[in-house]
Amino acid sequence: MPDAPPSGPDLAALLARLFPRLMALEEPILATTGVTMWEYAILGELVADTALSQVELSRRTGRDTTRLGKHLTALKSRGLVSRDRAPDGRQRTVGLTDAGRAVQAQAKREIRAAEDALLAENLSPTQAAELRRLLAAL
Amino acid sequence: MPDAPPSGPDLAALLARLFPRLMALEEPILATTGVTMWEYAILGELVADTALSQVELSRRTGRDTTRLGKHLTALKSRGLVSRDRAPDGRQRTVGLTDAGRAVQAQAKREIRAAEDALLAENLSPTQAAELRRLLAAL
DNA sequence: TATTGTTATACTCTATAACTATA
DNA sequence: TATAGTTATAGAGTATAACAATA
Repeated sequence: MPDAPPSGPDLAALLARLFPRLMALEEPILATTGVTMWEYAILGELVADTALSQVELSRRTGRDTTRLGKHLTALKSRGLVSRDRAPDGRQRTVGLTDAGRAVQAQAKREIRAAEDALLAENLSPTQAAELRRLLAAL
Repeated sequence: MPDAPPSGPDLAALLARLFPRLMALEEPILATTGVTMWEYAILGELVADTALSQVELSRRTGRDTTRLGKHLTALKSRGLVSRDRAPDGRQRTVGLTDAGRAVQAQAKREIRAAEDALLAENLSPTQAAELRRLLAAL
């Protein structure tokens, strides 16, 4: 007979099941923090590099430039990001304020704790750390 | 100072990046095979258990019963699934035909190969297998 | 002419509720 | 009254293209 189909579900199927569970975990945390999932993703990108153009931010978050603007308007109105005209009069440079940094750090702490609790249901701490390492390597 | 934010991105952020890449890999394969992502997911669930009610199939795939019917109609018209009235006159029992089994197996082989190629870019074969194991354990 | 960013339109997807049929 | 399944409507999310502003 030809090649037998590989055993076990494919990676995409596994992630498709895991992802909604993670979302369900994070939603209440983000709701308490007062940011949406996209806003949290934006803050997360700004933590590493604190001065990005909107095009670059769009690329990194995977969020269309079309809708990124509205998120930034909302975040700025709450004092979580800064938004300045760049020397190049076309670009707008986005950065994180101290308040934004604090909000992101707090949300991340809680999210990581919730994730760890989920992982601990089926994995040892060593395995959980290994999983994070492997995924990060991709 | 209070707890420092954990290093490295959270799990959800990692998956949010990986998942679209996997989708991009699978799309052309599924297009060639002639099934959509949801149809492939349905076939995949039917491989293990070959006689499911639509409610049960809905639960396992995460697809709303509202839209599951249309997929099954499409799959049946192509001879990939069977759909019979159960002894309980309300339920409809869904199963995989030989053709459906063949299509699923073929698509899965190609998808797994594409996934392996992606993983091989950054992980050793051992690490790739370990990643699949850990995700499956969740 | 190319790049950055915004606005407006149409399209897809999804969730909700209302309905039929069987038990 | 409860369960299985379908249909129809409305709402949210998304992509596309057209636009204004700067270089």
